[in-house]
Amino acid sequence: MTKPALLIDIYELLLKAYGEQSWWPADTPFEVMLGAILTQNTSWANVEKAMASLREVCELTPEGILSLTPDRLEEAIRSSGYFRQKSARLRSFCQFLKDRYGGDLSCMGGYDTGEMRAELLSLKGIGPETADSILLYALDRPVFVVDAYTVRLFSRLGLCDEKAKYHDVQDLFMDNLEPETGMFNEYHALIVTHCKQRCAKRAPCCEGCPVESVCARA
DNA sequence: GTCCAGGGCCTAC
DNA sequence: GTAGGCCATGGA
Repeated sequence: MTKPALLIDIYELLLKAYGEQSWWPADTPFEVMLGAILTQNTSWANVEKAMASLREVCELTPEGILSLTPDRLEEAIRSSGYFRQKSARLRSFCQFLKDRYGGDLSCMGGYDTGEMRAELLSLKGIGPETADSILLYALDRPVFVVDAYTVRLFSRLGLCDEKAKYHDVQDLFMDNLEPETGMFNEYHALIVTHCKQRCAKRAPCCEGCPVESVCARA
């Protein structure tokens, strides 16, 4: 079986098992971006609390975030953990949006994906996963998002090394799948859903797993 | 009490 | 270039 066919096979098995995930749970592209930073190494439940608390103290726009004092911002996002770092990251990110795009996200559609990715990566606190989450889930760019779950699952399936670098794993998908935003969106979400339910850190792939047939081939 | 969560930065070797 | 420490809250 070729890699493209195998990757599609896994996608379809996950889709059949878990159904459409329809990520990302947010009202606006900017809220997706906020969530992408707040969820760094943090459970989504804690992020939701922080978002709710943020919504109480300011408008969820770059200007709204920048209108808060650093202390107020830290307090609002405390539940998402690493609140001092994330407060600084959010402020510098919002300042970037304001300076570069005038705070108007609707004009970001005209910019080149690779160029925007490089800009995002140049910001402190925006690494490859956060940048790609923003590009895919907030800006609808066909960029595959890799996370710890992706490496966990695909290394167990024998498709990458468990110590593989971010871009090596990303290339596995980008080199073998058509660049379709909707499918990349679903695929990543399905991987997360699957791993949360069945792919615990300290457990091997188990019997009854939706991708068991692929495991057997690996 | 221990482990883990939808990472990324910095430092030391 | 890479392994290890650090950041921090909250639920299981």
